Amino acid sequence: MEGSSSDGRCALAAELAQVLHVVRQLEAHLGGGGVAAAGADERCRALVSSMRSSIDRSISIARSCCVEGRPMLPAAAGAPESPPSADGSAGSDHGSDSRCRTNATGQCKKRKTLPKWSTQVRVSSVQDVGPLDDGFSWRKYGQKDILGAKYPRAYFRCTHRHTQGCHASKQVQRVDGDPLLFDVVYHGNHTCAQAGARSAASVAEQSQPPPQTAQEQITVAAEGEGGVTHEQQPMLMRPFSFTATAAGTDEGGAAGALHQSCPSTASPFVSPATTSECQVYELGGGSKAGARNLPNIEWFASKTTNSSMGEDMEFMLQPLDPDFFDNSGYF
DNA sequence: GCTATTTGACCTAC
DNA sequence: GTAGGTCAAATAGC
Repeated sequence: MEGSSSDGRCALAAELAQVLHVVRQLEAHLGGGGVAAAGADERCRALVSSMRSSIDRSISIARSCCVEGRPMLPAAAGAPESPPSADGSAGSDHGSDSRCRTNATGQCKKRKTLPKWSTQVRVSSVQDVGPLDDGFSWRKYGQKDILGAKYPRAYFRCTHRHTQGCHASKQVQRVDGDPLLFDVVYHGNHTCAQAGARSAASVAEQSQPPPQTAQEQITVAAEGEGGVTHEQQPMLMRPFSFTATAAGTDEGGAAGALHQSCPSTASPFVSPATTSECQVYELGGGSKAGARNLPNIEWFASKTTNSSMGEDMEFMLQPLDPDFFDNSGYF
């Protein structure tokens, strides 16, 4: 968490803040609405150039925060589709493990140790827990009651698991205290055709790991002004399907407690199909993000602890304006 | 008939 | 031994 990566984080945050500053200047020039002043075009070009430089530096900094040299910002690095290979190689999540036992069909039944990252998704009403689509095709293969959890956990795998060998999977579980909030844990990268198609359109896909490192999680905790947790940062996630087994409609009253404020629907974080919804992504130390009095958004990533990779690493950007990400194309 | 979902059973990790 | 994750047969929907 703390330690050597903090300097990189600070530098990255500063760099991105600079980008934000430049973007705002650019917006001021472009959005003035008045007659374009002579030379404004050149100034804009200069600003764009500055932005590019800052972004490049940010990418470099982000890369320096990698685990085992893997970039934290896949988009900036071209969004490689290849998942981590340490213990979660694409399409062969268990193949090399000598301890792996296989079932009758030759599939290893060892519990997955694929890279994973989780998010939280908020829906605007309990009715919205209908087909939730994050852009990938998922097939539900199981549901399990979890000890101590009020709601069951649903298990999904990529529809193209068999046809294209895509081993991406995800778990969806309604948050106990908030029936409108779902924890979504992704395992493995998509290696199917969908991955390529979607990565080109948006690299902020939640079903592709923001970090390309194994055992990493990313958190996006959006906060409102005044430090009060105030979900307002929508992420790219359409409503996903989740069996309302334990999510009775009697939970609907919680909808009234929703205090979200979705920003522009033009944001890449908002699916066109769900502009009425607002999703909150946080995980792992999301509460830490909430403890900080940040104006807009905070990214937080840490390695999960489900592997032998013991040391934690966090990656944080703050403060950042969501609009920056809207336009940057990096997230 | 094909595909997706449900659900109990089985298996593995802890 | 227990809890979590996956399998696969049964079932439902198109």
